[in-house]
Amino acid sequence: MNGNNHVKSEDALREYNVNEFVTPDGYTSDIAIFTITSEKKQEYKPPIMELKIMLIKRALVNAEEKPNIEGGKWALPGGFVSHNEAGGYDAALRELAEETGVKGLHLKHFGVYDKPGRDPRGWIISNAHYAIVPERYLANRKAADDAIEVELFTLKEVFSLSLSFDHMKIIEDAIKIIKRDIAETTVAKHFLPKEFTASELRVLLQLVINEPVVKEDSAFSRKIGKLPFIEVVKQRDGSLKKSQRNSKTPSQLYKFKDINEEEFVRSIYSAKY
Amino acid sequence: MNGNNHVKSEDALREYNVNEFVTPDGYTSDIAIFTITSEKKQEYKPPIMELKIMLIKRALVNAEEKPNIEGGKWALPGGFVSHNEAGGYDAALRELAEETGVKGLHLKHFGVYDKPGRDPRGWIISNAHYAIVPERYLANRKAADDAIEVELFTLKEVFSLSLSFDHMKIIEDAIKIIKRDIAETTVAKHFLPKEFTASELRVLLQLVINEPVVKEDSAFSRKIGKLPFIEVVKQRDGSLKKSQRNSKTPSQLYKFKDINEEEFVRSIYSAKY
DNA sequence: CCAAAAGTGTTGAGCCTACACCCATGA
DNA sequence: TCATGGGTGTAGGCTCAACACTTTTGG
Repeated sequence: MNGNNHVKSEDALREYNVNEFVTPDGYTSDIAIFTITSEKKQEYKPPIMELKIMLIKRALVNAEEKPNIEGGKWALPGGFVSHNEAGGYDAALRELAEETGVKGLHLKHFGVYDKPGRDPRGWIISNAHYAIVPERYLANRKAADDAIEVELFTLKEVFSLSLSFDHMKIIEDAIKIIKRDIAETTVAKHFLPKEFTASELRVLLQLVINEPVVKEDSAFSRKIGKLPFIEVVKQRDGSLKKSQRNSKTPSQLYKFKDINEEEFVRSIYSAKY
Repeated sequence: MNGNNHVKSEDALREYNVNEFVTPDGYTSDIAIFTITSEKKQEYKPPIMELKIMLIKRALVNAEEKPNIEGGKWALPGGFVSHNEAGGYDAALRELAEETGVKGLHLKHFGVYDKPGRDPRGWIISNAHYAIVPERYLANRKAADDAIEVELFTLKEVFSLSLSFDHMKIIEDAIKIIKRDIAETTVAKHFLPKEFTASELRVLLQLVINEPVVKEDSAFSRKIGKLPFIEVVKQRDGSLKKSQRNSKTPSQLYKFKDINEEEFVRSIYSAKY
């Protein structure tokens, strides 16, 4: 399976022979890029939002004019981890920056796909990530070398496509995880502008989480200001900052507090039911 | 970096050459095995519990009598994913069964460690998992081929050891994750017998989560029965099943309901604060 | 002044905390 | 009967759901 002989010599251990164990044939990072398209139907109306995922169409031939693996199918953006990168997350960051032209976007690793046979080229291991990218950054997207087309699909649309490799399974998992994360963590903030109105957050949550987890009532606007991870935005002079972008009535702007998500533990045993 | 030529031929794509990209030198699965030692000081007293992690001491020489990499240091149990396994999780399951002699234990993947340089032998990728193993299964533990010693360490002790590779970092991450999981999911059940008393669960939670997340009061025994994922244990005839193992007064036994953890979403937006 | 979104007032229900107290049992 | 862990009774407080209602504003 392997003819590799690359050994870093270290003190007495230089006898080690890498031949002794099996090695993968490749190591890649794939990214499920989510965005929410936000369409303003009219002035003074909350926007119509839709959750979409960005896919690329794999080229029919590669750079050397040879037939490309899984060419012509839609796939998650991604690629091989190159040797000068500090691992799969780094590679995913680079891919994400290449696809969107923007750095510093939200990216999270959520799984490893390593079943032999998932890629016809050999035993290729994929690190799966999801990214949240505000719609405006996808405007200036550009196709990478081996991609010929880029497109946003609704979740419904994506399930009717024929995807490359095991990307359908990866996307299914990504959707589950992003839904859970939006409900249970504050990642929703990456879909929203820094300062947002109660209705914007409410529409987003109802879009992603169907359940009656979010009260549709006016109760939400009353509760949002009391949530421990959200605060009202004030102006310099201390007065409340409001916006009229969704209604004639000025509505309060909120923002997510700068908290350490890691330390924000909500025990199921002390929760109130 | 690579001399590999293993290509699965597939329809028109047989021209593909694996040489074109960089491959890892190895793919391993490591497991942080947690257990809670439960010492009964006296009859009719709740046990004294302590959270521990199982480590192995790497042999000084390997099977071929050559000096072993990182020999003599404590390390997480684990090993290379072999070619007939369906990926890293499978390999971890095998390792866990080998270390404990028991199958079907709780095992969860929580991260990938793939920074070049983390292993002196080359670019070796590790899938990190944590396992929860009831203490009794660690009694009949046996050292694997390349291990000479097995020992349980308290979390305090482990931080004063010199560990192999980046295992200290992996363990730190594992501890964070298992603490969060115990607070936010029902994995605590894997530390407990199927039927447990309120005090057993309370001691466990207080052991792992220091915060005042769990009220020390008698309030806990009142609340536990109302938690949506726990139910009281009844006897055949419908009467409540009680135990006297921790006190002279018979105390109620509880068990975790069989729920789908995945679908048990607790939105931070609808939570009560 | 109308329409529409934002937000307030109010009431009753349910859960939580705290504290005091009772219960069951082996020694 | 005592010591001890387990469990109950109750009052006050807080949050929440629900419903009706008011406010703000551009057109």
